[in-house]
Amino acid sequence: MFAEVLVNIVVRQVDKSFLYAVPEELKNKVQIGACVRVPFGRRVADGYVVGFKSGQPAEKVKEIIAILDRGPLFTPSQLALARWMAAYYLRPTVEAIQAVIGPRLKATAYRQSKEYWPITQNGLEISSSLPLTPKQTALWQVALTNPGLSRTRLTSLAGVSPALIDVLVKKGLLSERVRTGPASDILLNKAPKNEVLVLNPNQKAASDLINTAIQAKNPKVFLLHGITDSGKTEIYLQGVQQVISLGGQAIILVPEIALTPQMVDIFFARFGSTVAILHSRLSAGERFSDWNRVQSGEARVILGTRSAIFAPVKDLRLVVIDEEHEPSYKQEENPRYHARTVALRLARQHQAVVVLGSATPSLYAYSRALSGGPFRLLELSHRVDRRPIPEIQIIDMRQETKGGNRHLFSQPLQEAIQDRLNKKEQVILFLNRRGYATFVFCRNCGLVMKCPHCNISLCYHANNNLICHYCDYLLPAPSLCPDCQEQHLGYFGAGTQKIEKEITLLFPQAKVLRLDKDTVSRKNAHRQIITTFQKGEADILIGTQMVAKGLDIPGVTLVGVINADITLHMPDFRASERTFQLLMQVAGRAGRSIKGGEVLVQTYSPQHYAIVAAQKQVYLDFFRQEMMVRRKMNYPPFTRLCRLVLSSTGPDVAAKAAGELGAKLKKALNLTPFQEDQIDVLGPVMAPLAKIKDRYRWHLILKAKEITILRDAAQIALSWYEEKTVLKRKVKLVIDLEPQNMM
DNA sequence: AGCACGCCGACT
DNA sequence: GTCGGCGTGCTC
Repeated sequence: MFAEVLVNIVVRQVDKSFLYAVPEELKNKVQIGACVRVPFGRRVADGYVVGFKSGQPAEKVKEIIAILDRGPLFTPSQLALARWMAAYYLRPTVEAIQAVIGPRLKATAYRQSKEYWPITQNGLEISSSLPLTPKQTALWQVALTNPGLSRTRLTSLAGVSPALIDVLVKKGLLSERVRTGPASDILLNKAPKNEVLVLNPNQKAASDLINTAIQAKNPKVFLLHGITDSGKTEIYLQGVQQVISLGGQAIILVPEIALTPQMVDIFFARFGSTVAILHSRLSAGERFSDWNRVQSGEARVILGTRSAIFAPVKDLRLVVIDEEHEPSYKQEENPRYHARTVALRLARQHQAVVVLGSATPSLYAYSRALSGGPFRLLELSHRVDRRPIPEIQIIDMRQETKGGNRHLFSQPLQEAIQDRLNKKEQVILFLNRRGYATFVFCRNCGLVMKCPHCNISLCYHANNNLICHYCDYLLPAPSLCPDCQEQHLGYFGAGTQKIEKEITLLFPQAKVLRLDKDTVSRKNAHRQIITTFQKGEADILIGTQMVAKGLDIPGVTLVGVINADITLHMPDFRASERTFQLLMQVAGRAGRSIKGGEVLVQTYSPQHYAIVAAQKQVYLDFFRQEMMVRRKMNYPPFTRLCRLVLSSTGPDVAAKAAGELGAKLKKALNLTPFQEDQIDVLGPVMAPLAKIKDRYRWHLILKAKEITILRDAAQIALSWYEEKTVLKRKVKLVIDLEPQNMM
């Protein structure tokens, strides 16, 4: 008996399975997905068992030394997914396996305590049928709304004796489980009422199509396009309900667990102990316990972030990707996978249905959902409660400049803030503060300098040149605006905490909170800030993207966008798409109050279609115009991209390597039977973020109609790099297939 | 990735 | 004459 082993060394040279003899005493212990220790060359390596062979091997074979973890750490179906992912993203197989199995776990490392889960059937309470004493009922109610509590917490919260817990366990109402890590704070939320909502006809039609496909194991992909509050979640829930009744499992992906606590609460309330939460901030113990519950089939509903797509499901029937357009679904480390791409593949493997949900779908998804495309479009066109959508007002900052206001805040915004402060209503101020990419614009007419070939903003460099970060187009910085001939050219590098400072100066009486990467570094800080604001203990919340997502605060009647231009003029071909999505999302934050909400957007580009479409809140308007631009410039979804980033500590080393690689690619691609219109090589050029952590960065961008052509070209780059053994030590090459981030 | 083999320069 | 530079090649 021989085992095929993939050694746990992430390097292309050993990216193949090695054959080892299985010693007699290990024969009935080793299985696919086990982790073993093997002799490897002159040393010892760990690896994963991926298959077996019998008979006489042709060459020399060594013996497995020991089994480190019987596992299985992955199932054959997960192995197949890892293999596909490795090939797709041009990465070694073990790296893909590592991504699939997640951080390694040891159950024994954690203190064992007991936790209690209410036993429910399809999420419905069964307590009513049983006679319970008042104390027992109290305990049951607490357990039901706080699934997964420890013995001590449960007794103290319900005010009963611990013996009563055992009574309910005996009655079959509570399940006792050994916990292998600390309690999850997520579980301690007060769960909302479990109430299956009645769908309106619009929702019902969409839900029926989805549920029929789930039932029939028809592996369709649906794009559920619905504005904020149009009831997408209830459709997900009823799809999941359908999956559970069929005995299957469902994966629900959300962009970030911390930002969607309501979603977690709702799923717990509806599906109780069949829910497992998987995300990167779990402790090892929590992760271990949930992972086991998924693998055993006990957990039917897996709610999590990007990596939850790798949950060890047995019978997957549905994958939901909420906020499908969110960039956080792309992993920005190797393997640089996109959870949506992986989900589509995984679903095909399992004959499962995919539901992509968004109020502002990516152009990728929407273009594929148009007639003739592979996805099926489902539109939810109005809000469940029929409340009007908040009004968005665009403020032309050029007029403010002309009127002599050089403040960060326009006159109308200042007045609106003052008005809310007077009325004791709340305000959210939004600023996308990533102010590093300095673009040049005219304060007088709003013109932004763009590359004529790539249609992205030119970046200002210290040598007084404007440079395109896609193709290297260069233009000496003009002193007068080429359009209006005025001397009002300015550079954007927005001050970070400046907003907070200016607000406290302008409105000294207001209580101000700030929510951004710096203020949420501590665990739970995010939640604390939001809770404080929710309770009305502050008047103004200032924040970055974080305030745009999932916040549901009825006290808020005004949302101000300080500067829409920052995202709009990023040197990224998706800048318009991001801006539109962001504005729509931010606008949603103002729509939760019965008093009605108002959104003020400050911009120097009030005529830009992304701003205009966001103001009208009409997705199709934006989609049509952006598609025209993408078609003209040959950007996705009309083509696919691959980004090659070369970096080094020496300033010219990366530049030189990038030059060589560019020349190599251009030559190789002309020699092979590719047609010029099938693939295009842009660059090499300095990356927009030219230096990160002391490494100078250069990049090339490949553009092709077909992903296979793109991958072939990337393979050429990779082979070139692998051959350059000297250069390899100094220069890092990152291949980013279908990049989400072009900086 | 490691680790060894191997073939050319400056040291006890 | 050796010690050690790092180019090349292999790992069941």
